[in-house]
Amino acid sequence: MDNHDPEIVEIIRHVAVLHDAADEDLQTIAGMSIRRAVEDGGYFFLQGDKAEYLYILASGRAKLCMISADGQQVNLRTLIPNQLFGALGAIQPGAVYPACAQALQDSTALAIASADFRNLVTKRPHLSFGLMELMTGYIQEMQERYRELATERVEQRVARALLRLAAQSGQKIERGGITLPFSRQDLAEMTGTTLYTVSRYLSRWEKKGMITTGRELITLIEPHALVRVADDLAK
Amino acid sequence: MDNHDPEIVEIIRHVAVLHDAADEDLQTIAGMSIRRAVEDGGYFFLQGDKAEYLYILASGRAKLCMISADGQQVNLRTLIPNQLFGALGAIQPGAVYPACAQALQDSTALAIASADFRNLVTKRPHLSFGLMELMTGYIQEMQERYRELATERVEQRVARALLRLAAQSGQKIERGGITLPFSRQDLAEMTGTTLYTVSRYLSRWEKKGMITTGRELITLIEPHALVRVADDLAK
DNA sequence: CGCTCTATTGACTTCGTTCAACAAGCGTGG
DNA sequence: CCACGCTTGTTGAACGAAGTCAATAGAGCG
Repeated sequence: MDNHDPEIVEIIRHVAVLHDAADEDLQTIAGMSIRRAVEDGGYFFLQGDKAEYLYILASGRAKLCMISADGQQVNLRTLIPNQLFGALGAIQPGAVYPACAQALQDSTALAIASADFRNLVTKRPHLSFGLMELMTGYIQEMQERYRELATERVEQRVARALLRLAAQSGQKIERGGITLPFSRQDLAEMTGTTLYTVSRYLSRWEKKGMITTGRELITLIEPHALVRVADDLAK
Repeated sequence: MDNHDPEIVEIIRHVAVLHDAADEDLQTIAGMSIRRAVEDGGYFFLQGDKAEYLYILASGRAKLCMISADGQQVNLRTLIPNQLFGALGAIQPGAVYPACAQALQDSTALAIASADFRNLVTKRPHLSFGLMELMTGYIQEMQERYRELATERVEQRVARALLRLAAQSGQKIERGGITLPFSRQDLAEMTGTTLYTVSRYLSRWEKKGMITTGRELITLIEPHALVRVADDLAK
């Protein structure tokens, strides 16, 4: 508990869930955490593993995904540094992860034993408010995406996914657009379709000058045109 | 706070979220709650309303649903008595409901002011664990349904919806099957399809003897046959 | 009895998937 | 440095699942 690595404390301080935690608590959490590195394509945990740790992404990029019985991947969420994930076990002792967490680049995360964190929350109950905010936000996002999947056409969903990624992965809005490092396959997993269909729409949009594309790279040139597509106002 | 209506306390005692709340807390909550009746088809709240109350269904049946821009309904969850819903505002002051809650029969619920409940949770922090369990359970269900919607065909999803409703609405498994009070339209909203498609599959299953149907009524005769369909093992 | 709401079914259309062939980018090792 | 191979992306053609539209049939209620 006397591990007060200032860098770790700094990472933890920027986790949204802990925005109003006392400095003392941040130190405590830092003391409980272990650094874990996972290389590109590797997993922090797999669907079905016992949820013994919760994680905070420190560097790199990762995704939370589920794999269906027939092997198809569904992408639930893209993770960026300072986001907490895999917190389920901190709430329900003995739970298993309902999804897997895969690194999209070489990444590092802080791992905290679920049981330790649960004890801390018991002693410091105000921490649970941050957790509950995280969860309600996540619930709302999932509900919204569920509605989209149930009611919108693929074209709209892909446009929306690009806009959402642009907003959260928060790349600089340089002149020339917002660049996103995702493949056709990634987009397909996020929107519940196939890479072929994604490729067709991206090609069409590129011809119209709304975006430019490269290998595992999409640059939004006219985001407002995508908004029109997402809202089905396209002619 | 001295309203200790024993019937209300009894309802509150059976809310899963509060399973390990102290008797004293149950009494307090009972004292904060107001009974609200909503008739068939009416709303407890609408999507976008300020989330000033949370509810516990006392009698009847209701659904949580979202309405998309073009008017299509998406059914997120079917509510049965003793379930808590609309709790978002208890976590995030000033939030608006992301979905609406509509009665499917004449129903009553206990309404508790979000602010009052939030204060109570602050004073009695162990209550937050029940809330977090509720939320993690809900997140897992949403993730699972999202995966289904993204990867499975309509036939599988309808079969799964029937099995899920049978499991949770927990009708007695009498000889002769499990009877569910849902229309084709309800099923369609739950599975992200149209009433026509639902009707076609139900007809087909009825011809095979797997179910019987009536007006707003479906009886599962051979649930295991539906399991095979849901898992895509059907010939 | 007639009105309304729910359900059925056929015909047709559309969207999206699947399959296959091919092109282009990128890294590696000879 | 180039050739090779692997991965990613493109595009056409055919197919199939599900949506749409329309006509009709029952069920239940006042």
